[in-house]
Amino acid sequence: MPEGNEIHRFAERHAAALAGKRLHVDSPNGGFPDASLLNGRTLKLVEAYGKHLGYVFGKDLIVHVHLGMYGDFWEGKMPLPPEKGALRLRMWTRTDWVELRGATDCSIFDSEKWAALLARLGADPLREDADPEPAFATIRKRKTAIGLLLMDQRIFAGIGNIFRAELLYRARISPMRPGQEVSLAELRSIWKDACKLMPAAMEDRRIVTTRPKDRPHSRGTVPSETVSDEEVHYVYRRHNKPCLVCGATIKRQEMGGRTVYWCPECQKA
DNA sequence: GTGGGATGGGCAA
DNA sequence: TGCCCCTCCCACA
Repeated sequence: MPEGNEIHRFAERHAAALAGKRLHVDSPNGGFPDASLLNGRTLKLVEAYGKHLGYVFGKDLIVHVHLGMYGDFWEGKMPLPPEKGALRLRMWTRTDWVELRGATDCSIFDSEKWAALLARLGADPLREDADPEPAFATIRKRKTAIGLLLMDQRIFAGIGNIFRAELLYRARISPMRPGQEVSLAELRSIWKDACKLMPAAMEDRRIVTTRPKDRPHSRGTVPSETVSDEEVHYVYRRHNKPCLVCGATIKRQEMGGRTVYWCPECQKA
C-alpha cells in the first residue's frame, strides 16, 4: 500500500534480484493468466514511474503492476515459501523469489500502451529526468484546491495521501487554497521538499516528515531512529491531536474521496 | 468476533 | 460523484 517511494524501492530491489536472469513465472491463483508467456524468459529491467511498475521482458512484453490500496510484494531467498493467500504472480530464480498479491492491475502491456501510460503521468520527484515546470504552470491556472492537484497523477506522479498532507503542512499551505493562489516560489519549495523527503522515505522504508527542513537526510545514516513513532508525521492521521508546532487541534476532511489532514492555524488559505 | 477505514485509480453515469 | 477491486489492520465489543 505504497506511495512512490515504496514503488521505486521495489523496482530497485526486484531488478537487483531478478534482472538479467531467466525466470520461473506462475500465477497460483490464476489472477495473471499470461504468466505462462513469461515463464523461462529473461527479465531485462524493472522501471518505476510514479506509482506504476513495468517488468520489461521484451519490447511488447512488459508486465504492468499497479498495487492500488491493497497490493503488496513479498520477497526472499529460495526455496519458495508455502503457497498462501491470493497469490497473483510469482517470479523466481535459483536464488531469489518475489510474490505479488492484491494488486489493482497486473497485466501485459505492449510498448505502445506503456508509452501511453507514461505520457499521461506528471513529474515524478523520484526520477532524475523529471521536469516540474509544466506541473507548476498547470497548477497556477487552476481554481481547484491545491490538495486535490497534488494528488492528481497527471500533474505529479508518485505523491499519495501521506505526502500530500505532509508536504502542504511543511509549506504551511492549506489544502483548500486554490492552485492559482499558490505562488511559483511556494510550488518550487514543495517540489524541492518532495525531492528530499521521497528518496529519504525510499531508504528508510517509511515516510518520516517531521525532520526539520534545514537538516537534510544524508545517505548512509539512520536518522529515523532519532524520531519516535508518534512523531513521524505532522498532520497525517493526527486529527483531533495537537499540532506539534502550535498546539492547535489537527483537522480532517474529505477531499476528492480521500481524507485530508491539516493544521487550521499553521496552514493558511 | 466484527466492522470500518486505509498509502489508489479506473470507470460509468 | 460514487462504486468497484477484494486485503490487511486496528479499535471496539
